[in-house]
Amino acid sequence: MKDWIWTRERKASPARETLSREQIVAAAMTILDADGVAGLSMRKLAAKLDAGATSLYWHVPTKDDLVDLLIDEVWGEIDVPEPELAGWRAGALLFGHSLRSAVLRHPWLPEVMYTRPSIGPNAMSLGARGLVLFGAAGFTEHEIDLAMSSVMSYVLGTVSAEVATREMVRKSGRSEDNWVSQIVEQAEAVAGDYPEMQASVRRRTAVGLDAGLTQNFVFGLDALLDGLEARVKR
Amino acid sequence: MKDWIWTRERKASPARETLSREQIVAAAMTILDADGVAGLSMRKLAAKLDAGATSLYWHVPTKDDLVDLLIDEVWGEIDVPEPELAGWRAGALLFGHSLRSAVLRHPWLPEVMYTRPSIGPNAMSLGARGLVLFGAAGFTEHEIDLAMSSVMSYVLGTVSAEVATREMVRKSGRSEDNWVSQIVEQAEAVAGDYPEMQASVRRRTAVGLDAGLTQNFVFGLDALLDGLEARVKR
DNA sequence: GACTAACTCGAACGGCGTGCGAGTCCTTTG
DNA sequence: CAAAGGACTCGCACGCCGTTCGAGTTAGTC
Repeated sequence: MKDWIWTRERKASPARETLSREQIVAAAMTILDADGVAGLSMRKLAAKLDAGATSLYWHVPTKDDLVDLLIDEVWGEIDVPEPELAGWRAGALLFGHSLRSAVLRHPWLPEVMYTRPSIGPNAMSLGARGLVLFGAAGFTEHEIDLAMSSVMSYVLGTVSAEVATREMVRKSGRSEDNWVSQIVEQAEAVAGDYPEMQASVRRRTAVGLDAGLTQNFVFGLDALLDGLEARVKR
Repeated sequence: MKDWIWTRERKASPARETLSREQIVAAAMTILDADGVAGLSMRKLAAKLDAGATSLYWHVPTKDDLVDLLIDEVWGEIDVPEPELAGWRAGALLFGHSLRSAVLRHPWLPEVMYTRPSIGPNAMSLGARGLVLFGAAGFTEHEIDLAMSSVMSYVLGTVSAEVATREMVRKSGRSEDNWVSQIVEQAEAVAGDYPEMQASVRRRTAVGLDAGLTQNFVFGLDALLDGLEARVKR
């Protein structure tokens, strides 16, 4: 059945619905969280929004810029306690855990985070609140910056490695236990010459994947905070 | 001038020259170091080797596998002192600096490092030597793993952020001083609402880019090692 | 009813990783 | 010496990508 121009009905709805940057960012976030950076393409994103691929370019200059927006979105999810509530040390601990869980929620972050500087509004706000928190510890002005960026770098470094491990498990499609036993086997094959490594892998996987990774994270964070605290007391 | 088949001279050289995996890896390394991940394509790599693009696939299964080889190549550049030479703490410090400078030499590493696990031969050897070093500190078996991976994560996290900063300067095409003053300005524009951040940026850039980044790195590493040392003495 | 600004989108460009199959060379075997 | 076969190269083509361009549609204003 052909539809002529004159039989075609008029658009009933008067108000035109329009794409918005927020909408695009939200849709991109769900794709990214589900499929990673490799799974995000402008065409796919547009399809999810029932739009033409090139329509996106009216709202966002470039894919890279879109990713910048998404990164800053993540920074907005992190909370930094005010030092009055529980003191500096407890606050820093909470901050670290909040940062970690945000990255675990958005495992694509490490892949893109290090290729560009973070100067979005949420990043700025995060930094400012961090300075307040670490300022309450009693560091000199100069040390405030150093201490805060040490903690951030430790957390991001650790959790980036953690994400790599978790993604490897996820992509293998196996259960955790299954994967663990397999990776032990594989590591032993590759590292047959390094018995220390074999033992290390086995030790690491003994407590279970999740617990092991958490323990790993906490251990180093505690040590770092100990070291920082010692500096402030001096 | 046409060249007939019968006037064409025979190949003088008897032994055929052939691509090799080592050759490919080496060429890819120079491209990567110079132009980053975005600058490496199979066609460009092949051109550099005067070969057809698809010839590479006889020697290397996939571009991702090639990158894996390159990552492991970097792990091979890092040295881990034996603890007998200077003790644990000094060894860990040297290890950290060696790791840092390797990443600075290959600034593309953070972009790809976190997307895959490192189980190549050099990674294994690095891990094994690390375990020896940290084993000499007096940790329990379990703590050896935790301590070593804390240090690695801290170093990689810090230097990844450092690389992002340095690349930003490099790509801006400006001199360091020029860039610094510009970024201060820009940060103040973006973060006008956050006077603490303005002050922080100015403080960080006061000592010069290179010195500031090094100081940042050393400060956190020292603190972390302090914290670890305290654990071992307990 | 004409004009304009806001917004959409199909076609096309150049580049990408890679599978395929034909082609070339060198060595081995008879 | 010829034939066979493995080692290696590579042009073509496919389907995907980010992005540009210019033409199109719509909603609101005079």
